[in-house]
Amino acid sequence: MKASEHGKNGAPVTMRDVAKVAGVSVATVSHVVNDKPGARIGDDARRRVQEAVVQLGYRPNALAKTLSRGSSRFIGLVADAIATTPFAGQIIHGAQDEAWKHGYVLLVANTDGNTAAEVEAIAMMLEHQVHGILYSTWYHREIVVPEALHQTDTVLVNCFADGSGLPAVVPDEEQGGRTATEGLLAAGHRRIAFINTTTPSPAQSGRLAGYRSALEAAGVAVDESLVLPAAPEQEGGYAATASIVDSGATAVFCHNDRVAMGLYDGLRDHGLRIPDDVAVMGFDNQDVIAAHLRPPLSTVALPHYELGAAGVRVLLGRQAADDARPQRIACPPVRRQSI
Amino acid sequence: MKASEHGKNGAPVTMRDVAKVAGVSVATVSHVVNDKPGARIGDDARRRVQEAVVQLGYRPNALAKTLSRGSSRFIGLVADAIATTPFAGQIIHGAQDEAWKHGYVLLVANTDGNTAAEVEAIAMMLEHQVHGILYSTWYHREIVVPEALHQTDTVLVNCFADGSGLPAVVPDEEQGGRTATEGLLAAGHRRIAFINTTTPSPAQSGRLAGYRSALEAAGVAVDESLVLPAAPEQEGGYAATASIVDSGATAVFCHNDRVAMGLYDGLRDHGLRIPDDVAVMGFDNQDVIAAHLRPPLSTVALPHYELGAAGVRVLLGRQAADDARPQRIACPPVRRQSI
DNA sequence: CTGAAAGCGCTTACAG
DNA sequence: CTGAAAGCGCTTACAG
Repeated sequence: MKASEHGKNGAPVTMRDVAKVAGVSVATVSHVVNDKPGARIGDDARRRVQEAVVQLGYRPNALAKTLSRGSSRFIGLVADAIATTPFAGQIIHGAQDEAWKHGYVLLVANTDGNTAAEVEAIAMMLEHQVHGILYSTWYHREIVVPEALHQTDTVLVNCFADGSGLPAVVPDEEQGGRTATEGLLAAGHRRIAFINTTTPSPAQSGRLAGYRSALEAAGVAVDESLVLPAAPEQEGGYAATASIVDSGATAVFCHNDRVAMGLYDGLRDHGLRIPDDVAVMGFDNQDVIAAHLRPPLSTVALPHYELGAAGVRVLLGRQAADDARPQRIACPPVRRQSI
Repeated sequence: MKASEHGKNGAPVTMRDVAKVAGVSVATVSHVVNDKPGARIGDDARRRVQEAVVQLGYRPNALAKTLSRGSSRFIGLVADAIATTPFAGQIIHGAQDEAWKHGYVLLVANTDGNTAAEVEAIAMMLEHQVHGILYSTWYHREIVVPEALHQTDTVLVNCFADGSGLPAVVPDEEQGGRTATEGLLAAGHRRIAFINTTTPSPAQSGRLAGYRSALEAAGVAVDESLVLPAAPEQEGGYAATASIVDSGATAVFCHNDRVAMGLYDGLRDHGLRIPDDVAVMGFDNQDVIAAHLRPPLSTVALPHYELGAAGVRVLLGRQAADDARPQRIACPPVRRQSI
């Protein structure tokens, strides 16, 4: 192994090797390899270079290229938790696809929310001359910007810092809450409960605002007794069951899919069927859960892939960004059988 | 923003700037910055350099360093699916932590299992002079090695290719199956069913072998009618319920946590309680599910973090590896309340 | 103890 | 159309 890429001396083949074989200068090799628009190269020389390239298995050294050109092709992505959820993975995925599209490569660093690791990660990226940094969190929240981030271009992904002047890309919680509620409304429900999280967050306030605005737009009076607090997990949803049953709601919008999963369980204990007795709507579209509940759960998707992709777009200046307020990415509905 | 790192002219501060301010040569700066053991530098010069470094906010250019030193500090990680599951995220996490520990940095590429993307990803990494590549899959399986991988050192993570000569690190499915079964045995069960996946794979054969060996070691005769096939998802577990009930098993080892989740559902439909009527053991330790089922699920963890970490260890030669057979990483038991 | 110089693999004006 | 040369920011023998 480790063959073909290396000359007979064992050293990797360089532009100079190609030049020698093709009988031209390295400048000429550089021109044809990069297909420079300005430079006119004779057909003959061009062909000889191309042949030498394949013959030697030449592969340009991206690092040397960066050094001489002065601008790198790296984009750094620092995340607070890539292991905990599948969510961060999708942010990485979206960021990478978009980065590649523009000839950039992703340098990834996980910090576990640890400040020391964060400082080290950013320093590492700066030393590698990243074009800029995407700073992302696994759940939507406000953050305080690490000092070091001000030393390069950075965009916040799935988080924001008002007044920091840093562009941010976040999910549109309010539109998501509205979409979820509208799905229930469209199915004919009027008495719709909302199991909201007890944790203060953009998700908590945004989804609630969306829930309210959808009801109002439909001419349904908001009954505050229908919004119930619960821990944002299965346990919370399960515990909320009795209140839901008492409320007489015919449909429930759950703060997230995990809560919905707990509610499914509780509803079944009460002998209630989904969606016949009670319709259920989730949020997040966490595949392992939502797609496999019985019945499969209708929900609203958190646009993680898009967040990552949009993040690199604004970083590269391909997408306008208002530094004053976060850019909101839509949370699309995902229809399944729980309604 | 983007301040402090740049000289008055706007250009980033280089070693030369530091040398000028400290009144020494760049060679001297290089020596003190890297704390070279060989070089003896006068206390005075050393101090002046250190002061200039902080004063100017000098940060070494890692790319230039790589170029002149000839060896890079990059490790490439190409994964077939980092978005689909939280699993790949943990592989990345483990690989990154271990890489950092040795002064290396991770270059990540997702290929979606797409061959073209794979070829491109590998080329990209080679052009960036990676020290080596970790090639990983999101579920344990045998692969055919992409041709390009032979151009650098590579280790297979969560997959293997017999006869390829490439070192591989995989989960120990058999030990995992044995551990799961032993957990049930230890709780006093003798009639233990095993819902195995219908998909041929190392997991299918390995976990089954582990199940058998644990029973044999405990002196329990293996009853083939107790091993039931099912799709490796909630739906499969749910569908297997009737057979489980008919079998008279007092405990069930499920191929994975998702199957266990489906079985929970089915068991409840039959009015059976967990663990009082039937004990359930999962596999994977997929947190969103296992930790939040009612009751929480006892399971066996797939060691993704360790796979990633071990992968870089063998890549860096820090850990012995037998090129002929994959290195197996233990799947530890995770005790919860379903037994 | 410290510096001048060559070199890492490329790019880019500038000549011819 | 093509090449010689300087330069990107560092490291590393080699002198002194």
